[in-house]
Amino acid sequence: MTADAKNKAQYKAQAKVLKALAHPSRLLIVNELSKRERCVCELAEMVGSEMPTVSRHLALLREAGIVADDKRGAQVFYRLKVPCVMNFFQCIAAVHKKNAQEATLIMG
Amino acid sequence: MTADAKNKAQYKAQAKVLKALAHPSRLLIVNELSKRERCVCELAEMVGSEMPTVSRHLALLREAGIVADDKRGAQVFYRLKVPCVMNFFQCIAAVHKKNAQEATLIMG
DNA sequence: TATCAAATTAGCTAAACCGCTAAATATGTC
DNA sequence: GACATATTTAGCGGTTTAGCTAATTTGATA
Repeated sequence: MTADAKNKAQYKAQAKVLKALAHPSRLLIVNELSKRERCVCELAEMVGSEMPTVSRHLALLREAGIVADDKRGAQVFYRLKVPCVMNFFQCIAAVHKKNAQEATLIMG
Repeated sequence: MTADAKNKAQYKAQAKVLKALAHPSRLLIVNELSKRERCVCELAEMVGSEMPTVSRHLALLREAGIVADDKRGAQVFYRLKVPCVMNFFQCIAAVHKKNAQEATLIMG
């Protein structure tokens, strides 16, 4: 494989992870799972969407390798597998801070 | 505004930033811009897509507040506004490392 | 076994995304 | 002014995403 193709594949893989995170409901889920594990029904309640919808969000996060699931009885508990994604929030906050600063500068 | 609505808006804003990053071509662009500023035509060459396509990718990144543009003559130069996004890659690599480890464990 | 609850899967529609080509806009040069 | 280059905007087709409801699967319980 050429270095170019290798990089392209790498970017694609990275994009998949970011894409999995790039949804308001999934961010809420990840944030909750950073505190403690939760079953699907609890997360559905928190998100405020139907369970099938949340189940699909979780499947996406699982496929991306961000969360792991653990079936116990009739319930499936999800947990955050890669806590470092929580660091993203700080950087993203910086993005908005910078934008707000500029807006202030422009407005006077 | 309720705390709930506030959080919801926050998640939406964060999702927008992540979504802007969640594309192979845009990751390549961000990576290049982390080294130095580049005009659209240079980036189009690197990405290997048509200029209009790359221009739209850049517009998306600009709207998300990740890059800034600077018109000089007939050319428009883009630069990375928030270098901390580069830290994401390390974490994403950890995601894949963890997945690979598990695959190895399962395979024996 | 019959039934209930939790979760996933399937199937549908509406909306968003991505790449292209063509057209419009803006700048520099002859 | 005419023309070439750099960039953006518009518009089109194909693909993906997101939510819902309905149906299916799985485990617990009467």
